[in-house]
Amino acid sequence: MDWGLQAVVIGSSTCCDFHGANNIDFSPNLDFPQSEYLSFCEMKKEVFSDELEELYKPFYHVGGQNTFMGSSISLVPKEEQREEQRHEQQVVAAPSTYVPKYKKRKNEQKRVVLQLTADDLSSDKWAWRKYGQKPIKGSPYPRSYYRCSSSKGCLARKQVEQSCTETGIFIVTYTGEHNHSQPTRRNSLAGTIKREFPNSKNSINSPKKMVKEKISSPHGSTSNLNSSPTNLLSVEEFPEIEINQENNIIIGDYYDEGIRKLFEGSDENECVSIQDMFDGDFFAGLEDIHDGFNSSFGRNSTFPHFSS
DNA sequence: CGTATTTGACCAGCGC
DNA sequence: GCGCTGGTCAAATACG
Repeated sequence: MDWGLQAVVIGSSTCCDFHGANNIDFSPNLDFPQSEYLSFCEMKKEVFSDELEELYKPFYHVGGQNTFMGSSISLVPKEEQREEQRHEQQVVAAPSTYVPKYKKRKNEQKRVVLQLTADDLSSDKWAWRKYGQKPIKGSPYPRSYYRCSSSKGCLARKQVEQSCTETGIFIVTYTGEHNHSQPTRRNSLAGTIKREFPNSKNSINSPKKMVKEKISSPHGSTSNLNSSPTNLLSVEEFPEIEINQENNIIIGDYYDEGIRKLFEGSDENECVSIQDMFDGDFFAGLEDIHDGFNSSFGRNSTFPHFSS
């Protein structure tokens, strides 16, 4: 209910563990209490068929483990579990001769599909570099292809296309994993920021002449830090930091790993407490980022928004 | 000069 | 094998 395209497509046969997207929490959009789900599962075991379970698969919560809302329910379909057991048995019995039953498709990898607004798009704090654009069959809008520009060997990819059914909505697909932490600053000021969809309809038939925006970003990329998730209170001096209504610190809206490490070093599973932040030098590290922001746009200014 | 986007060409997977 | 389609490459170009 109400998920729309915020569904998650699990392209691999194993659980989805898209690095960096692990912190995306879809639960606010899923009004389906865990206790009800547990009892539903119990009932389902007795009454429902495997076919119905297949129907429910798209609504399973995605995380680093096979969990639903923190529970430890296995969400791997029964047939896959049996297949995995057979696999394990075969590996144990004859580890050198085991051949996977099905050839894996080349692009059969973890994918996370999100339906975002232009504002949501601009809150993506990874640095992406556009490497292609293709018209897509059945859609009046082209699909843009981005790769992570922070690290040379990073396999993270992002596809962005405008929804043909809802104007102002973008369908974003993340594939691959970042092999590095989130960048805290961009490498270069060269080049200018461009809209992800300068004019989607025109871009298909546009002449070769490139028309670039006269808007520059302190990060020299299509991303910016103007994040304003709903239901969150901003820390005035540091817009990169949010505090939710339970007083939990949220750094950025999801891709927070890099900034977290500014303060605490290397433990990516540990959260930052408010006290730790004020006791430590966390804000000193962020000031570096914040100063660059202010020097470019003035202290009270905001980053430019993209518009569709 | 370094880094960005654009865009036609190329490649690979898939269905027939 | 062939054609369609989506994904990627790389040369050209833009910008600070």
